Amino acid sequence: MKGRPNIRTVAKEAGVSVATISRYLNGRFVSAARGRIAEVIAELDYKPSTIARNLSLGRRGCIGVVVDSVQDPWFTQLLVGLEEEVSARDVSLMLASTELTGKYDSNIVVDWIRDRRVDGLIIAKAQHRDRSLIREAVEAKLPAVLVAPNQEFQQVQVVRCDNRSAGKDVARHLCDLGHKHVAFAGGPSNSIDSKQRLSGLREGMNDRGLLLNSSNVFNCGDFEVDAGAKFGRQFFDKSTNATAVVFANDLLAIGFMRVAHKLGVRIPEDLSVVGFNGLPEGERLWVSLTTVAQAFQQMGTAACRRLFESIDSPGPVQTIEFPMTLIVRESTGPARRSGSRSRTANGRGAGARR
Amino acid sequence: MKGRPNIRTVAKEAGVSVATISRYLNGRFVSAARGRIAEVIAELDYKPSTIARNLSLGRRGCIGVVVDSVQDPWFTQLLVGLEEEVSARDVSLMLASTELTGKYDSNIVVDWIRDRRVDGLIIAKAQHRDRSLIREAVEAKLPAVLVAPNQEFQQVQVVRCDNRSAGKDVARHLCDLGHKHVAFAGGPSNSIDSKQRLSGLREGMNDRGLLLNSSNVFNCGDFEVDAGAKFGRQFFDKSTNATAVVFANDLLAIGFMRVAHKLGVRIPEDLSVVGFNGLPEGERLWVSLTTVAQAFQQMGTAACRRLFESIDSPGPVQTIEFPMTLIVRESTGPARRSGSRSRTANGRGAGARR
DNA sequence: TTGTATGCGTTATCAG
DNA sequence: CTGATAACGCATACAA
Repeated sequence: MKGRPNIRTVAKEAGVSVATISRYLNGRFVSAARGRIAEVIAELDYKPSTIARNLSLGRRGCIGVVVDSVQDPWFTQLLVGLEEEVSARDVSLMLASTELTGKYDSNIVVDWIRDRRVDGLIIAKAQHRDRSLIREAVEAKLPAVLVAPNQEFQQVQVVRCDNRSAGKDVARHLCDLGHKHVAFAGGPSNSIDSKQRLSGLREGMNDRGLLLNSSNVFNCGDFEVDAGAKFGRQFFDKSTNATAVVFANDLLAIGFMRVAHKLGVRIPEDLSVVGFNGLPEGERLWVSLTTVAQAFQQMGTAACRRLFESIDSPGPVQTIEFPMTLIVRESTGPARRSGSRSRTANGRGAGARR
Repeated sequence: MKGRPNIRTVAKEAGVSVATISRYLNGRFVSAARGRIAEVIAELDYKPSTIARNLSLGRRGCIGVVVDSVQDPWFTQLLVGLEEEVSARDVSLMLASTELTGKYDSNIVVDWIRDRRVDGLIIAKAQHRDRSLIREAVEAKLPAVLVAPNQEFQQVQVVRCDNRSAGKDVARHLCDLGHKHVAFAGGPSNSIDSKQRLSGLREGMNDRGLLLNSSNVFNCGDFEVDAGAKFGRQFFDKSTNATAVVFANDLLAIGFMRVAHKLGVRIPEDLSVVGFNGLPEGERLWVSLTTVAQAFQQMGTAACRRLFESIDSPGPVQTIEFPMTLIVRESTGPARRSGSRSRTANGRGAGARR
């Protein structure tokens, strides 16, 4: 009994050919010694070598996961779903951050595609700059699935969430609290997520006979904390009738709330704030953030499954959409009476030090 | 020109044997046609098949990464370092959370080891419950490196950071701000990180002729936000002379700060707070958190390198220690005058709603 | 130093 | 339905 048993050992022991064992393992029909084969496999504790299998099939047994930054908390959430699905199939992962060095660089991924170092690609939050990357994959006929892309892309599988309905949910929640004037602060101006969330919000308010005035619609430029803070400084500089601000994502909201806190604006007493995505971090804020959660884990597993399907048998592209879930926390409350925003309650203005 | 070139094509084209090409590729000396070989390889754009190489070598081309939870922000940071080192070597990753389901379960990893589904293991923040897992790896002679283990482990490579020096740095910082009475709140009572950080802190204060009274040393039980909050409620319930609290990690500090905020305790005016780890989230808090950062990326790359070394040639176990970096932000300030802690400044006690 | 031949563990092809 | 055998692409013991 030296070393691990291989397919040959099993064949010999079961009195059939290796081809039969192989067929048995791959689910194709084997009339005769079915039971006997199963027995032998169990007896020998035989585990097929995925690496040999992949060599034979011309596969890598490995899929590439592309994201702006591995540090993005959004991505971490997605990873949970990927992990589960991928390890169940004995497939491994290659990670690539396109912004590892500080500026965008997709060369690593392009190399993966050209050298076929991965069997497929999962691209998280693809945006405009990823176009060439995606084109490359399509041309190389390398299966790819986009998770929550920020743009419309053709010819690729997509897994995303239902932003419009989520926007409507937020509208309903705010209206129920008596808010009549709501502002929206988006991310990059061409972000699909941003647009859809806004459009859902608008629609939801319309349903209540309210209007989301376009003078109350802003763009922060990107999705980062700093942009939210910058927007906050501008926002509080001019007067507004808005009693609630909805942000296109949680990080923007967090940046904004920091500024509000410095300026002594109380949340939610003076102003309600809503984010999008459902990052765990939002729950840990001094005033926990009302947000709309994505079904991260489900999206992760769905993306994987879809990718594996495409690898096994190239099918038609399709888009899978998941519902989002409103999570009401502390940052939303009843609308203040119009025109009474206090800015002195807590105005110690600590100010950033460094 | 059909398909990709393989080692045979290259050999033929260069007029040598495949063995020579193989040797050339693996850095062994090849006197004769060195130049010619390089030429041909470039010409044909030949890339060796790592999968075939691994099959031949009996390797999987894949290392396992084990962590409590992929969602742990600490882990995300580490991942940056791993990503880089691993993709450079065309090695892929398998992720496993031991707490994916809510309760501890290391079976997936044990299966990896038994079936040799990975060439090596990187175990992040190993603790007592991971003992059997590690034993299993050692017995199977599967190379493993522990990153920032929370316990002492024998016979395994370790990459950690210099907690004691970091503790001393914190002490120096607080003493410079005039703090004479400092409290320490640890994580699990048997956590090495906790112990070492405390001991460094203590030592640093001794250097200034100050004492860290043991009545000011607490354990929160674990490293999570909730434990920090729970500790906070107890802490503010009884009187103390401490003007600063040092937490064994950032999450504890965050939980604590939320409670402080609810109770109207001003940070840093009434109380200074220090965390450990340097999570990005700490910078985004309403009062950004003074903390001591780990060299995540360096630890990640070091762990990988060490692991690959062990895979290539089993050497003696060794421990690599990285310095930590104090990051002074808003949560630390000059010590308040003794006995004057205010608890009403901001006491609107919003309270959690849901 | 270099070449030859064999092994690594599967899957696919093509007869039977 | 089944069995023998050639790929898959590389590494290495052995012989030259």
